[in-house]
Amino acid sequence: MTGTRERLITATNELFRRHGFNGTSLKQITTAAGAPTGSLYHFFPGGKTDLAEAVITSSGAAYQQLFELIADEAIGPATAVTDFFEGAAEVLEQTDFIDICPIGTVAREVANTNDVLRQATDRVFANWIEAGAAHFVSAGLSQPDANELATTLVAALEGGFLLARARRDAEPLRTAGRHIRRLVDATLDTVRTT
Amino acid sequence: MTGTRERLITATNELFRRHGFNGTSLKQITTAAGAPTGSLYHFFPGGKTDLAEAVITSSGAAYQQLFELIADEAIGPATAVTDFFEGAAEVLEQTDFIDICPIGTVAREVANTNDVLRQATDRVFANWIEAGAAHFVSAGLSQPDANELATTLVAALEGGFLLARARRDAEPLRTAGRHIRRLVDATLDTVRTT
DNA sequence: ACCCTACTAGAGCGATCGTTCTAGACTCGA
DNA sequence: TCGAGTCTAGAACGATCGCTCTAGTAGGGT
Repeated sequence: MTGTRERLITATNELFRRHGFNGTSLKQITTAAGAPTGSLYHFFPGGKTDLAEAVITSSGAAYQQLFELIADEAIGPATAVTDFFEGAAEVLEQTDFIDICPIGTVAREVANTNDVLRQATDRVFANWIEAGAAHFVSAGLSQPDANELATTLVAALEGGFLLARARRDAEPLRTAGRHIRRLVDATLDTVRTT
Repeated sequence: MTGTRERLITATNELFRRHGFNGTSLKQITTAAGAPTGSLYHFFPGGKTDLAEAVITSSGAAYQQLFELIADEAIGPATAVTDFFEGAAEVLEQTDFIDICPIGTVAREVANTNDVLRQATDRVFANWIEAGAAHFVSAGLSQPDANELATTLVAALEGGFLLARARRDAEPLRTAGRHIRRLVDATLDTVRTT
């Protein structure tokens, strides 16, 4: 039996994927985690916001780690992009199109109502972009170009999740991945010939 | 005084932009619209889902009309893309980063819990992609290429909204717009030289 | 004059929301 | 053995949720 704190975060993470922030109740969370309300408020005195912040931060770090793993195994940044989008598409199909990324859903729900969570989602996205940009820089891109490319990559990824889930078809995600790959290839070519 | 039905849809649209589907209550809606609960259930017998479906459909049609307007005024599909993203970025800045598109937010919230609304969001996205693809086809692209390009465009647009709102900075949206433009240009060049 | 339909108006339903609170169980150093 | 701190357990709170229901008003057709 893992710690109660971890169980609460894991359960909340999974519920957020299906129902989002406002669609998930603390009752659902405590039931799924097998933890009483008292424990929830013991580990997360700030209540639902506090717990959600922990979920966003830990989930963001986990995806970043996954991306680094895939990027390290790939031949170059271009194939890393394809691998990452392809992997996401497969997970989506295998899980009956349950949201892969709870952060994107929560981000749009709370951006205008809960500034603590808005900032938490912002930090996660900024970290992802920074991590992606670092790989592009080491492939020869300038820092500004790398940042912009990574920004569009994350945007296309999150937008791809949106379309794929609405359609219940992972194809939009693969399509976006292919286009981002073309964009990466084209930008790297520019550098090589200069 | 416009009709009650329209006022309900307008009020719900604006509330969805700020708080999403689950974050908006019927009490907020009836208060904002100045309409009693009885009227809401008169015009939308299916309740919240019924009303939300109308909001999604009408809002989706409105954005499509806006896109057609911009596309018609633009010189070609590439500038149309830039104009559209730039226009969205400006609106976002002027409205203190309130969500421009309630559909994207609702789509991720309900994709796994409310199939009626999931299908409504899917129809809207499909229409947008079809409309965008039509312009690319008349610029010379094949139908499959045009569909894929329009898919990535919508994905980058919705993902751009996500990043821009989280960061409270419209720059990610402009960046995504610039990259999509490059993608459109590159794809059109391929056609011209073949 | 009448009625019928369309719509307004909001009290009230049971259920559930996020949160607070008290009480008990377990661990471990003193 | 004791007390302090950590964590479990869940009853209970007021507020609010989506929705149902009854009653009343407005206006056009006959």
